[in-house]
Amino acid sequence: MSTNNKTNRQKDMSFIEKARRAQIIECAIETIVEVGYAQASLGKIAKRANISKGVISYHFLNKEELLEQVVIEYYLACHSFVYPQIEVLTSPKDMLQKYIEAHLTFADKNRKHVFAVMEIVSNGRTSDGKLKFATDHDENIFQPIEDILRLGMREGAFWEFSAKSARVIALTIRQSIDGFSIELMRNPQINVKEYIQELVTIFDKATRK
Amino acid sequence: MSTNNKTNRQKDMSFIEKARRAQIIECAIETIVEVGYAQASLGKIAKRANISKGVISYHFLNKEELLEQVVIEYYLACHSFVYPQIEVLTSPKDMLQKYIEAHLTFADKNRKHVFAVMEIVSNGRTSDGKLKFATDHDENIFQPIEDILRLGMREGAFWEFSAKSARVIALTIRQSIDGFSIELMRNPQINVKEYIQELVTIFDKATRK
Amino acid sequence: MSTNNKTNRQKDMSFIEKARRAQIIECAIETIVEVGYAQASLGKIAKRANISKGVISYHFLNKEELLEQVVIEYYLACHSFVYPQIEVLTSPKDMLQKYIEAHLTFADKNRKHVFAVMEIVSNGRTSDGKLKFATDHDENIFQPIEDILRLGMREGAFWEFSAKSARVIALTIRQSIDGFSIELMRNPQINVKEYIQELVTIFDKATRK
Amino acid sequence: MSTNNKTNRQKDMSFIEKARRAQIIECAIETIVEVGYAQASLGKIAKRANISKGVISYHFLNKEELLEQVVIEYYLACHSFVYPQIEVLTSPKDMLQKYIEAHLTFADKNRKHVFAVMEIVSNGRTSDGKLKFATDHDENIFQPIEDILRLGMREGAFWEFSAKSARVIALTIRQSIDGFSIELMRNPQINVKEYIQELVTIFDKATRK
DNA sequence: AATGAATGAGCATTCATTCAT
DNA sequence: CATGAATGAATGCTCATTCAT
Repeated sequence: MSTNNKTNRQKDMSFIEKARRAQIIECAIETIVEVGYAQASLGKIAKRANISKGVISYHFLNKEELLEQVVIEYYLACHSFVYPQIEVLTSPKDMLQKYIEAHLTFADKNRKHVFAVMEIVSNGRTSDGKLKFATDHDENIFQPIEDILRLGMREGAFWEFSAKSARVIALTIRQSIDGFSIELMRNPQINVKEYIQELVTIFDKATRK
Repeated sequence: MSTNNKTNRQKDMSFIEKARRAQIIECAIETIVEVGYAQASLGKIAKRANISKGVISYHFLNKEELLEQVVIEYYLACHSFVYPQIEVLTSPKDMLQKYIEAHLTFADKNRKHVFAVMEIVSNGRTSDGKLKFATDHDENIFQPIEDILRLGMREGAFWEFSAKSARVIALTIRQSIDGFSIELMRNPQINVKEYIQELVTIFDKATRK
Repeated sequence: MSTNNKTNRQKDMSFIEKARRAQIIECAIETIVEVGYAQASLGKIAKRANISKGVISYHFLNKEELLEQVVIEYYLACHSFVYPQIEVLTSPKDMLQKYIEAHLTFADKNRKHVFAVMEIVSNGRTSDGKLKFATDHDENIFQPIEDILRLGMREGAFWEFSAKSARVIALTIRQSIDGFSIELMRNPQINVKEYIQELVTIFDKATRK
Repeated sequence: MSTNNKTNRQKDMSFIEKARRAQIIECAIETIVEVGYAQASLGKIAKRANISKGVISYHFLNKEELLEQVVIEYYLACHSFVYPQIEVLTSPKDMLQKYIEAHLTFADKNRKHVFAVMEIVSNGRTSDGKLKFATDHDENIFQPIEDILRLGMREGAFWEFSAKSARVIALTIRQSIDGFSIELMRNPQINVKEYIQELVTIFDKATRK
């Protein structure tokens, strides 16, 4: 199992190994934020970390693995932050509200990391040109919102939209969350609390009976 | 003034010149869609156009100008398509609905071009690392929606949201329009008409009294 | 047909293109002879040619193609030199003698090229580690000698060796020809005429009734 | 003297030291056979031995010494195997026959080692580009055959070839022995006994009165 | 108006070697 | 004894750009 694999692998890593990888990942994130995905070379990442390029190759199989690690770390951290807050809730309305609030809070607290992940996810392609993270995204990102929407519909908490409606609403919510991260980069002094409140209101109105 | 400059320049162009530029722009779009912004080199664009790399340099100052041209062409075409449809309307509600509908229709009819522009806008950076199209975007893209929202608020067509609310709503609408283009690439067989209807409904609910 | 392809390709090449390729191939040969296969980098080849590394990439798809071209050029030149001399003969004994003599003469006149080809053929591997030119060698190199041997056997010109004997004799002759090129590099002042005579004698004795 | 040096050095080695060196040498051989001289890096050798790269550097001065050791070990083992078999003979004819037979038998029983040595000997160069093992080869390899040939000539066992003939015959015999190893790699299911017989016959015919 | 040719910087990656622990 | 960590040079290759023709 891949999760298990991962755990074992990390267990097997020495403290120094983990620290170096963390440092490199951190510098990769900062480099991507600063110069953008296309210009973020291993050389620039190494320079930022004050290490030689070879060190990155020593700790990561290749550039791909490094960037994947940035993405994976985000998925895990984001999931760990968001889902405990949702699972304790019972009302779909509250769950949707918390979903938005938690994701925006996470994006706010991890601005660079989240922005870097979006750069990687939207630019990372396989050698045949296809977007690498497209399917993962689909399954792991949209599904949970749709689940909440469907639950709410069954319980009569939302207006009676169709399955297709649910999908579009889910997409729109996700886009507004990702869009928030972008807006945060362009406009760092945003009042986050207010933004959250606005977004919650918008989707409360959009879904309520 | 830049607009004037532009016009003069285009006037001065021969028919062949314009045709070549159009062909190159077309191929640039297709290349970006196919391999992504980071991998879209002048070499690949030239190969797709069956011309030598030098031709591109001959017709465009540099890569930057070519990509800018892709974006500018989009802005002009999109504006020409959307605004005549809005300007004939008087009700803010109708205007908002038409704004969404027209943009989605345009994105559907110009899938590749719109997707390419998004790639360029979200990746294009100046040599100091800053996003090149960030401010243009702000002024040309968000303002019109905010105008509609403000108008509707003054006329009592929408609930009484604040200026900040208006901004968030505008952002969310734009994000949902851009997100539609991305979704269209991932999932080309989407029922566009339905999608438009869903989105119109969402933002009608989100803004109505 | 590959030969035809080749011809067409070369026909399509401009004079300059052909000259550059020839120059690069020449420098590749000299570099390989001077520093050996493993140390013959594109950088060193470019430096010897007083051109930038990029020029090589411009004229050849990659290093592999360049080295293959060195080999192919040799095969064609060697074949053109050797076979006309053999085809006019009717006696298998004479043919074998001429085979040896012509190959050694060619190797003598094209010392560097032949040595370089041997370096490439004996070191060139595919990404899975297998020798790249092994099979070509088999078919194009050993077959002709075996043909002569078989013909001679049928005509009673040689002693009645078996098919397996023929193969070992063919191998041994080839090895002595390739070995001559290596010896020529180690010991450039060899008296080639004498060497040829000795080798002809050895294999005349080894095959005669 | 280097031999003495060597002996002292090996005497000083602990059991573990010797075992480690043997293991590393073994893995170096296998790596060279599998991927070729140019691609046989210390990293790959270490991976095959399940040790860290540093271990190799610890036990060997550098890559050069490791490869030299592979060659030296072969020289010693080959010599120990071949010469006792020859020294007991008195007839030059028998000695030549045994020389061929013993070398081919050794090459058969130590396929990988012998092939690796040939890769090293034909590729190993000093920093100034000259073949490292060229002279060693000359002295240790060709001399013994020439000795047998000269002896046989003095005794009237062979036809009366000149000194130069003797050298070419010696070269040809060595080339056929080395060539056998290469053929063995390309074609591992060769009938070795038969091959030996064929080669013995060839050079018996080539040298007899 | 177009092209082929060349450049030189930059890219990801591999490598032999060194060294502190 | 052995290792993990790091280095810095070198490798093959791609790229945007320039320029003579």
